[in-house]
Amino acid sequence: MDKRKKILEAALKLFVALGFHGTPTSKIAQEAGVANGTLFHYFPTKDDLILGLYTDIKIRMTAFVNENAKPEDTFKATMKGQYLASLYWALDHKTEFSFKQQFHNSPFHLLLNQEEIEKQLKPHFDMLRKGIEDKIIKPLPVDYIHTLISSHTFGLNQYLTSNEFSTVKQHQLISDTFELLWDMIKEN
Amino acid sequence: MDKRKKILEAALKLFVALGFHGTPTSKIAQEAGVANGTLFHYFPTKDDLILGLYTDIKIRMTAFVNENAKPEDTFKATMKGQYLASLYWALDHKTEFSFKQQFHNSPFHLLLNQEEIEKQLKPHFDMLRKGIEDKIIKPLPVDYIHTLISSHTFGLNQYLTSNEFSTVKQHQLISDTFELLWDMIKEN
Amino acid sequence: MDKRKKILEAALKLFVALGFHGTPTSKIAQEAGVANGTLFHYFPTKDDLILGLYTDIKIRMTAFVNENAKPEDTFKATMKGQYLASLYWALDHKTEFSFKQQFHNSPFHLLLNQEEIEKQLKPHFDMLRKGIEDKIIKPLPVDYIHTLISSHTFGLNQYLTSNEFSTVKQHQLISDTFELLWDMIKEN
Amino acid sequence: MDKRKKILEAALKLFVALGFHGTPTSKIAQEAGVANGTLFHYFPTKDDLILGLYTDIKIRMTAFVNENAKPEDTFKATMKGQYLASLYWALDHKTEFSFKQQFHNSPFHLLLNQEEIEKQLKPHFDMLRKGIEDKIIKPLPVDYIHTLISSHTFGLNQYLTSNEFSTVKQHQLISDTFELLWDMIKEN
DNA sequence: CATGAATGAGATTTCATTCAT
DNA sequence: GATGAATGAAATCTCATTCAT
Repeated sequence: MDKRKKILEAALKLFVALGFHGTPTSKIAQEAGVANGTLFHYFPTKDDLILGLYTDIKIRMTAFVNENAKPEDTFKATMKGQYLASLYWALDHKTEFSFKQQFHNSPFHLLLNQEEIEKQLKPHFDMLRKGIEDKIIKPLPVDYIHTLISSHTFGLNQYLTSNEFSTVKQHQLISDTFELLWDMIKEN
Repeated sequence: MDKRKKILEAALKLFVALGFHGTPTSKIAQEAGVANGTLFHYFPTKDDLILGLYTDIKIRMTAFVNENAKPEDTFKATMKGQYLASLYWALDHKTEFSFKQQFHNSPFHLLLNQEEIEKQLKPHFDMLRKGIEDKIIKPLPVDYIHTLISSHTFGLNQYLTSNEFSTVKQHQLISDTFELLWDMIKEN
Repeated sequence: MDKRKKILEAALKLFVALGFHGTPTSKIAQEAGVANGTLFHYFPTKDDLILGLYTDIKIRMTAFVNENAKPEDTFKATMKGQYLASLYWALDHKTEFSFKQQFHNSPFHLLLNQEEIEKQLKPHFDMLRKGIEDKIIKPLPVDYIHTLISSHTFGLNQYLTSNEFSTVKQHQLISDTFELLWDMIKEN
Repeated sequence: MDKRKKILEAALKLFVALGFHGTPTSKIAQEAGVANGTLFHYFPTKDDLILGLYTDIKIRMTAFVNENAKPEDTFKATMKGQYLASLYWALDHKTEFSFKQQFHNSPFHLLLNQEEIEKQLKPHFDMLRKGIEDKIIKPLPVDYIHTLISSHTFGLNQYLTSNEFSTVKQHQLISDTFELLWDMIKEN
């Protein structure tokens, strides 16, 4: 019914499987079950489609994390909540996660509005700064900490994806790994 | 003189700047200063070129690490030696590192021989297993540890690259970050 | 108007003049007055074009023969009717005939569906079988007779084409040659 | 050893399998086990190679027929001798025969020297003319008779090739078919 | 909104031929 | 004679995009 949605779904699937340049718009239209020209009605350009898909995914992920990671009593608990929410989302949306990864490692990420990115990261950075001020975590540059957390998250996700664990085992690993991460950044 | 080498150099430069699909073979040939057909004399296919470049880089990196990271007295020192060698290589070969990253995040990595990969990882895995047996690091699955180290390394490298630190500061950060990593995996 | 038709016409003309491999698709598109890509819109592959052209010609020829060669009172008359229809068609469609010849003498004929061919030949073979049963023609294998008739037809056509006879003379020769053929296969 | 010969053999095999334009000179060189450039040492041009191969085959075939078809007492016997020799050669040299066919049905045949062809056909035409003068065969144009015989021969050969008969059966069929041909052209 | 035929610039690859060794 | 790296024109095919219906 909703052709725009169908196009986004088809694009996601194919981009992840074949890469951005490896996926012709015609194939996306076909997979989506719409005419070639219809795609260009919704997304005037292939770049617009890629960017639109990224935005769409980003919005949905942020909504999920915001909904599931409420502020907790302690700094550690709050941070863990966010960590868990991110990873659970990633586990439930492997294709979307893969797409994000691919997007960031491509020249397309340059098309993103830099200000916009910083605005989105601000709450997270603020939280880290607070942790440092309160001497809970080590006094390292917040973007440095953020990078370490991100790649840590990415690594774990990759590990979970390339093995076939039970849900219980997965959640166990996620929880354990957070402790590893915490060991790394907590003030001794 | 060595046209094959010139082609590889041109390909590396352009692939990193424009992406695999964003770089036409004709441009590579031009940049390398050889005729269009010459490229296909050495690499029958664009895929072959991409794969050949990856292999070439991998070999040179491994050689560098092997040469610079000799076994040390303690487990930690040996591991740090490898860690430093990897990061120093990455810092000195940013384009190559970037290419590797792009390669792994693309559908092309599927073209790699799985056995070959495992064979290359074996010494590293063996070392980790030894550390676990000797109760020096935590008894976690070695592929898990390896994934965490890799993404950690990647994260640090990204951080170093996106900031413009002095060499001294860079080496300081690398050394400090190793300690963070060590905190994470060492047996308490 | 009908671009597909224009492409087929151009392809026929050029293939006969220059051979399959001697004719670039670009030249066909140009001769047809369509864009390069349009050709590939209708025929995804050059092979598809060659095959499509063959099929197109085959259909039109069969239609002509079926329309012009009605069953007659005697076996000989019926057979002559078909013989004449085939040859008249060939004389009126020299380029098409030439193309068919070229096609059969090329590796492309292997792309034809064998079953399809047999299905098309069946009525003809049935007729020959009937003639044998009724002791009108010699009791030879029908595919053998068919091959002889075909090459005979081909030979005559070649002779008519390489000389410049008047229409009257041509029809005379065709008629006479049928008698030669008939002498060859009729039961004595 | 004899590289020229090896090239001709490889060319024959590949041209028949893939067509003239479908066979790259590099593939011929490879199949012949010589370097790419060597081919062009012996045949300055691909066309020269094709023509050279044709000439080579033609010479060998003519030699065979001349050796095996001696003049006999009667016209019919002489003619039959030639007919048999031609067909036996074709059966023993299917690839060569196929090549000749392909050559004649290609634009390359235009490269042949017309005079040369006529000179080669003259003895045959003379024989036919003699047969007509002596009222042994029908008073038809000799090139017409020749065309009919040629395509008849071609048809039979095709039939023999597409079926798998025993040698005895093959020779039987060849002999029988000559009688059919003779019925066709003999003066009643 | 939706379609899909049409476009043409451009991408990858092929290949006959040359020539320094 | 023999080699095979090198060439570059040309061939097939792709694909984002447009537009009349």
